Amino acid sequence: MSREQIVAGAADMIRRRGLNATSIREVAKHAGTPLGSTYHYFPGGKNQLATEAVRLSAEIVTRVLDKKLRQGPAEGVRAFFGLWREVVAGTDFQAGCPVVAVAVEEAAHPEALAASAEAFRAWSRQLAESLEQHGVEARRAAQLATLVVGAAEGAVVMCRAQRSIQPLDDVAAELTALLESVISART
Amino acid sequence: MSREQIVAGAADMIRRRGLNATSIREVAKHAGTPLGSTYHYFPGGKNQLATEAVRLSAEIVTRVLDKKLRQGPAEGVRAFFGLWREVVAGTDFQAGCPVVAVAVEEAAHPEALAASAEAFRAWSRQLAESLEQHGVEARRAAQLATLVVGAAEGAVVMCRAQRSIQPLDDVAAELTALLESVISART
DNA sequence: GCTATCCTATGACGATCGTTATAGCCAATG
DNA sequence: CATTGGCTATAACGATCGTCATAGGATAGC
Repeated sequence: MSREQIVAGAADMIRRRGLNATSIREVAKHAGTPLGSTYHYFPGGKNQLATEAVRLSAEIVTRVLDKKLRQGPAEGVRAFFGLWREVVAGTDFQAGCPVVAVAVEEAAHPEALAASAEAFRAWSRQLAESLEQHGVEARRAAQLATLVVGAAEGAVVMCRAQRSIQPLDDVAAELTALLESVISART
Repeated sequence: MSREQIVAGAADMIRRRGLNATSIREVAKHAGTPLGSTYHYFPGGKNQLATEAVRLSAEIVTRVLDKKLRQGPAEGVRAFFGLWREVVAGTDFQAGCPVVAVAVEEAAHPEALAASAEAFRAWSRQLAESLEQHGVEARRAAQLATLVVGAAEGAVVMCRAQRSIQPLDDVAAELTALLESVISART
């Protein structure tokens, strides 16, 4: 019970302030659990906590993608951008993607970084498979999927810096149009 | 003389480990200057140092863009991706973009964040203007420019996490093809 | 040669960090 | 009712952080 709250709280703090600025003390306080409990639940320390936070965040996105992609790649991409739009706009541009936050602060937390890589790979693979199922050649599908994930993540960062939702909307508009043309050409 | 070395060193450390993990002590040591000098040159403290580091990095990219865009938007985009490819691959996936690193770690350094926003805006504007000059309608040009910047930055993050240059190459391939088709359609 | 100005050198300050240890509570099991 | 085991509570450790203050050295202009 407490455990999940700690992980969820850590993920929220990481996506706002970054991994290094997220202290275990504050995570514990934010979750209403004592500091000692954190090391009881996560004997691996900060590395383990960050890793689980990344994995949790990645899974939430994965599940939404899995569900929406059944209605086709266009719907999946729409939902993907919708998710990030909600995060960025819903926090007054103060939160972004924890996966990115961990990936940008190297070295000291190798397992967390590996979890980030896995998250990117999972999302890309989901999108690519859906595109393939709709007639896009495998190589092209992989490229497009990477483009969608990368562009969305980059746009989220731009939105936060500029305190505007426009980069995300611009990117979403361009990519939905591009995917539409690619898919309609193959059907 | 020393001053520029401090800023350049700070930018290098920020793009590798992030802003919070970049301590002024280590920046000074890395630049071979005493800690006291840092506060002599940058009385604004870490905020000022980070701000100047972001601005310096942004200007380097801006200059390359300005030069290459004279040969057309396609050449500019090629150079933009080439720059990031060099950074990521040339550091064994340990360095990324300092502008992103600062943008992802909020709040505590507001001027540095503003400098990040300005960097994104400058790059986007340069690309958009070039596209407009080649017949792309203003609104569309702005969208495409944002897509290029966002996708490149996102791909850099993915490359670091996955320790592979492929995301950047995939995104570059898709976007150069897209821009080619957009431009050739308008000429 | 004197002085004023720029930079260095050194050390300290309070705060916070990740992590560990130890002692105690409290509920469930027998 | 006793005991065990999961969780709490509390405090401490060494380290590092951003920042500031103060004293010393060098170098330039007069």
